[in-house]
Amino acid sequence: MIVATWNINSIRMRLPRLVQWLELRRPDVLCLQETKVVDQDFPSDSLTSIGYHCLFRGEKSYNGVAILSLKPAEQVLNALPGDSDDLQCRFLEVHIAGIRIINIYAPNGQEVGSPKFAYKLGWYARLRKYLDEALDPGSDLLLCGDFNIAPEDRDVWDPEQWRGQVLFSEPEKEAFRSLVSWGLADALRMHRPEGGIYTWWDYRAGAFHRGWGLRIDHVLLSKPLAGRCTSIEVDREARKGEKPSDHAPVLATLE
DNA sequence: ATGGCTACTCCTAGTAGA
Repeated sequence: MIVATWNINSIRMRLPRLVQWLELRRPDVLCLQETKVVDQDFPSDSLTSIGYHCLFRGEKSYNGVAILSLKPAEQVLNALPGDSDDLQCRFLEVHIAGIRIINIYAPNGQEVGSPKFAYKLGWYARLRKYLDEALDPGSDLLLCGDFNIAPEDRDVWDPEQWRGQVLFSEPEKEAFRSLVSWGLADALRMHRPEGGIYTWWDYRAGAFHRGWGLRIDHVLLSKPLAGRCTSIEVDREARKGEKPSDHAPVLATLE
């Protein structure tokens, strides 16, 4: 079983590439972030016609999450508990093949110390609280998505330039560690300890071709699922060519 | 030395992303 995550940066702009990629890689489950489309305009027809079931929650212009799957998934939640007054679409939880899959698009945070940064940290605190109160680290749980956090030096092309900046500040890294310490494993690091593996590259300055990237998209697995994860990869090919997203997909294989 | 882009919108300028 292959479960993938990809920040697509507008599903409408990326639809031809998305369809092509799904036909090429054929993941069992794909968690998408930044769909940037309201539900009534979600391009379900193009995806169901190639065999994918779609669950989604979007809003105008910003955010938006979706889960595509070859077998139907059961939607559990479409918002992070505690976000009841929050219209930002950043969370989608489903049940499929006996696994609970949570797809997140974490806030960016804009700038350390800004109101959006405080919102980001509060959002992560609510996510950790939700895990504590509602979920069991001994169950089959996969938490993936765009975390907007690079956890360690080896996840950043130039740690000294990035240190203390948004995406790579200590409070953000602590928020990430707090999720892991609940009882999750960083699936990529189980198999790939080396530096230089990134999932996002700035559109500007030819960053992708210069290797100026960050690893901010992650797949976290509960212990029972970690034992079933045999491989994981970042598909850099999907970042190449015409009109790419600024993120590459991450694909995890579970036996 | 700096910055270099892309996508969105009550759409050609401002906001946001990361």
